Amino acid sequence: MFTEKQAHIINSATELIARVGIQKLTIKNLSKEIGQSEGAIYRHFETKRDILLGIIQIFNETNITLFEKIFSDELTAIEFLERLLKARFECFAKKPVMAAVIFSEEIFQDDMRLSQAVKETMDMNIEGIQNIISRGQIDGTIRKDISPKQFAVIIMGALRLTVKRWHINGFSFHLETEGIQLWKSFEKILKA
Amino acid sequence: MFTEKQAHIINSATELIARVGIQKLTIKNLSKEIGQSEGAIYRHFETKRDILLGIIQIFNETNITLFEKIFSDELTAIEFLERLLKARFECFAKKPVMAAVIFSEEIFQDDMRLSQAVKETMDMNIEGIQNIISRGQIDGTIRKDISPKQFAVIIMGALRLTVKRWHINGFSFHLETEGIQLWKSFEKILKA
Amino acid sequence: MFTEKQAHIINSATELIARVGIQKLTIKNLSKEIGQSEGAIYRHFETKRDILLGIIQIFNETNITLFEKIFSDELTAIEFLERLLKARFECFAKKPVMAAVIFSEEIFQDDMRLSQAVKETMDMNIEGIQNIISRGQIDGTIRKDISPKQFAVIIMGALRLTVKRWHINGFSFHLETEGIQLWKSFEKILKA
Amino acid sequence: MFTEKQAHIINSATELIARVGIQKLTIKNLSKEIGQSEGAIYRHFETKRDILLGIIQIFNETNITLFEKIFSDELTAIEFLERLLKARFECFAKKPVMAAVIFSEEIFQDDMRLSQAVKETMDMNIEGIQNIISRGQIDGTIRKDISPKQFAVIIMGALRLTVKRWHINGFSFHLETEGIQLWKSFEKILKA
DNA sequence: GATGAATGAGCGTTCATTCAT
DNA sequence: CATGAATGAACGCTCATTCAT
Repeated sequence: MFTEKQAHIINSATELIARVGIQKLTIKNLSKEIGQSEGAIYRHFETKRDILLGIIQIFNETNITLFEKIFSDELTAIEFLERLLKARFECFAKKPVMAAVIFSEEIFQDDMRLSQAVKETMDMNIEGIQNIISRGQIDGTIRKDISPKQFAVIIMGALRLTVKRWHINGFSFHLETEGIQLWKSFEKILKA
Repeated sequence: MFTEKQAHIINSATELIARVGIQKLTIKNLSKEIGQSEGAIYRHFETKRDILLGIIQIFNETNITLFEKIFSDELTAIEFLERLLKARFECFAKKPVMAAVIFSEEIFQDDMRLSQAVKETMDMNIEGIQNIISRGQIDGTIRKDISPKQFAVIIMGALRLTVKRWHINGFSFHLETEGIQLWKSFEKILKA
Repeated sequence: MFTEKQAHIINSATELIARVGIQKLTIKNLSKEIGQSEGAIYRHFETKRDILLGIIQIFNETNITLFEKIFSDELTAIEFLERLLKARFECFAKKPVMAAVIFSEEIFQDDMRLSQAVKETMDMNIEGIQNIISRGQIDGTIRKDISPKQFAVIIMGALRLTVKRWHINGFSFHLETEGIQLWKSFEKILKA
Repeated sequence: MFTEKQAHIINSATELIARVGIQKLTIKNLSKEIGQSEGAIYRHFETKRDILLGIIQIFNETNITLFEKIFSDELTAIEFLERLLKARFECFAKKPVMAAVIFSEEIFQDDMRLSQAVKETMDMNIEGIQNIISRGQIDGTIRKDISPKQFAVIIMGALRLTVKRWHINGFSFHLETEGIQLWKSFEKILKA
């Protein structure tokens, strides 16, 4: 999908966002980060927007990969959800970069293509959780009085808010511990 | 707190953010919006940052007012939470402007004072919900196996994500209906 | 010549220049300094330029007054020059403000009226010294092989440079001591 | 030290100062002068201050070069001083630009780095003259009853004031002639 | 492929001045 | 007399993008 160089640029951009905020992600700063001229970047991406699009896309792919790596038919829905949540928290804990990036999405709001991409990522995530919930409701491990969609929004919402608070608080608490506790709560909430 | 003119500028800025995104909230655009020269704005605010700070502050005050208006000792915790959530959704539904603003917060990340203000708003909101939950757990109307803090994060997270999705989807679904359904789910989840 | 209020404004402006440099002598800052509105200043001066002109003029008058106060027919030229130089140094030492002002003159270069005023001040000063020298040459106390004009330029130049160096060095040496030494040199140079 | 383009910009800035005064040395005017966009300037200098610093630096270097070019062990102190003074006057006469620039120094007072640079230039000049005087006093060609430092301040002061008056009077007298006369006076004053 | 120079539009801000009240 | 609001022009600077080399 992306050439090696493109991937490198996207990575550098991601790190730049994490370090100095998306406001300071300029072509000039980016070119400094990758140690090449500004013009050089335009060899690999037509516009700055395409780089941002790349960030979202790679973030997306990481998510999907994560999903697939964890997925297994032998797991109950609850077990799967547990793994998924923990993996997500672990992922953010390891790459705090991503916390910064995911919450920079609002910048994209004045660009249709970018905001569409963000929307799709979010929809995909919710849908993923939704499907697992459905499975759990069918096999009787998850309570049935609340719709999969509702559960999905609630879980995603809590996940996002926790990561956001972690980010806003300067990564000052231990995200994975918080994640485990959050999951314990959900376990109690979800079980049939 | 704010002079009439200052309030007017803050309002115009808010509407501008809602209409064209925070990226295009420039002094020039703002001055066009209020039909005056750019310099005129600087008679009322020292810097653009102070205008943004004003937006957050007014948003904050609106929230607090809402909270106080709803509050009543005669309500059970569950009833109070229901009113609070519905009022919040209603508030966003009436002023979609606010949905745009609240999710523009990330822009503020490279400014300590602004990001601090955003953090405080969020903390305050969570704490408010937390207290109600506590009360409900004490009087036995809310289950006790999940901590107030956890509940608060879960509820706030779902609220935020719902509003955000509404915003991202171009206000294409009926927010208040969605809010009512969300509340029904929480009612089931919360009750002892 | 000036109303009380005008004099007050000119004084405040002078102090402002001394404290923060002529670059920061703005109507806004000046109005803060005198504790009145910006508009109020324009009651007393038509333009900012007129205030600057006022500064030069008052500086001028101070100089003339100084000259007259010292002047006496009973003094020899040498004695008079000694007093004059010492008085000048003492004046600057007491009001370092003036050192800042006199060397801000260059700012005025793009304004004919202002630069003309500065020029006249300087000419007047030189002429004053020139006349004393003449007297000294006539009564035989001052050597005659160097013209009064030359002497005047040399004395004024040394005076100015000494004050300037004092200013540039942050008033870090004792101006009056330096002045006394300078005079001792001139005494030797001048004497017939 | 400076690229060709940087030197060109500095030169243009210098000429602009000479022509319209330092107050009107704006990036816009400068860009017009060099026939390029404002942004283009920022490829070569990070800030306007750096351009000003460049002007001082080049002025400095010119001075040093002049000094070295003139310097010769075979000259007596008096001869050397004569050449130095005449060369300085000649230099200003040829490039009246410089007269404008050197007396624009006061503008720099609110910028530490700039005012420091100006101070160093001045100190260097005075020290240079001081050393020559010392030499002359040792070999007995210059009178010993006045310290080298005093002589240096007196000579520099007269030089500066003469150039300044020339500048203030709109270059209306012949600087080099005036310089020669000034030197004749100093010759008489200095000789042992 | 990569570079360095250039551009035009835009940004936040400041300033001297004006004027209705 | 004084104020507070307003203005228009200017300022230093940044940015995404282009293009000859």
